[in-house]
Amino acid sequence: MGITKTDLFTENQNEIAILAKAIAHPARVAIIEYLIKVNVCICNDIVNELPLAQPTISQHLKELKNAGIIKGNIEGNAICYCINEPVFYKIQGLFGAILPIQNKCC
Amino acid sequence: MGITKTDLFTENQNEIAILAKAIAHPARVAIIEYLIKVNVCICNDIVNELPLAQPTISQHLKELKNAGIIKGNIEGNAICYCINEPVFYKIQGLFGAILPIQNKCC
DNA sequence: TTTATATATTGCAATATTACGATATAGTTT
DNA sequence: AAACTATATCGTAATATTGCAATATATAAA
Repeated sequence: MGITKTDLFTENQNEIAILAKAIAHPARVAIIEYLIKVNVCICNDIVNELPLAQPTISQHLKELKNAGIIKGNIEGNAICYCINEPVFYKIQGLFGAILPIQNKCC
Repeated sequence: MGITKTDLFTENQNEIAILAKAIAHPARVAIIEYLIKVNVCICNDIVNELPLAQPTISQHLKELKNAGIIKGNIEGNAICYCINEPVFYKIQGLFGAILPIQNKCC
């Protein structure tokens, strides 16, 4: 199989999973961290920053963009990327919202 | 390939990625939410709660345990599962720590 | 308009993930 | 001990992910 049965879970559970999956690769974590550091940059800056080939970076950027975590605007012949703040705050909200635990199990 | 080049990234970046990957499946999100709700339960409760086969649940539990998000203690012939609080708080810390954004890009 | 720069897409190989039936293991009850 | 309950592991099929070379596309500069 290898196919996730998304229809068996709630929309919220799937949303959390999709956002988490977008972050579930060190290169994408690095991209996010870099974007936060420099605020705005073009794709080529990221290619120069990370030790991965340009098509690989492009692919990771696409996944981050699909998840809504970053956005990119055309600027001349380059593309200006930045964090998509609302979604980013949503992520922090999602993981924060799970919070109240009170288990005295093991 | 299909293999993540973890050696090219920092330990912190890899750690965030590993924790995010553990959450990157709706079934595992559902398990976490359930464990938070009931505090403590045995594996079979989760099998009854979720619409997936027992070996599939067992596999997801293993991944959550490997990531350190949950822990399980033998209790008779059953296994008592619960959230591993320190790691759980760490997750919230990690995603919270990325926070300060100030981009006026697009 | 040729050349250079920036990014995306395609195609492919290697590996990982998801899901589950069948089966193994181990404690519990009868 | 035999039967039952709870969980893990094995094996396998289907699909997804990762990474990159080659190539396409599109704007900019010369």
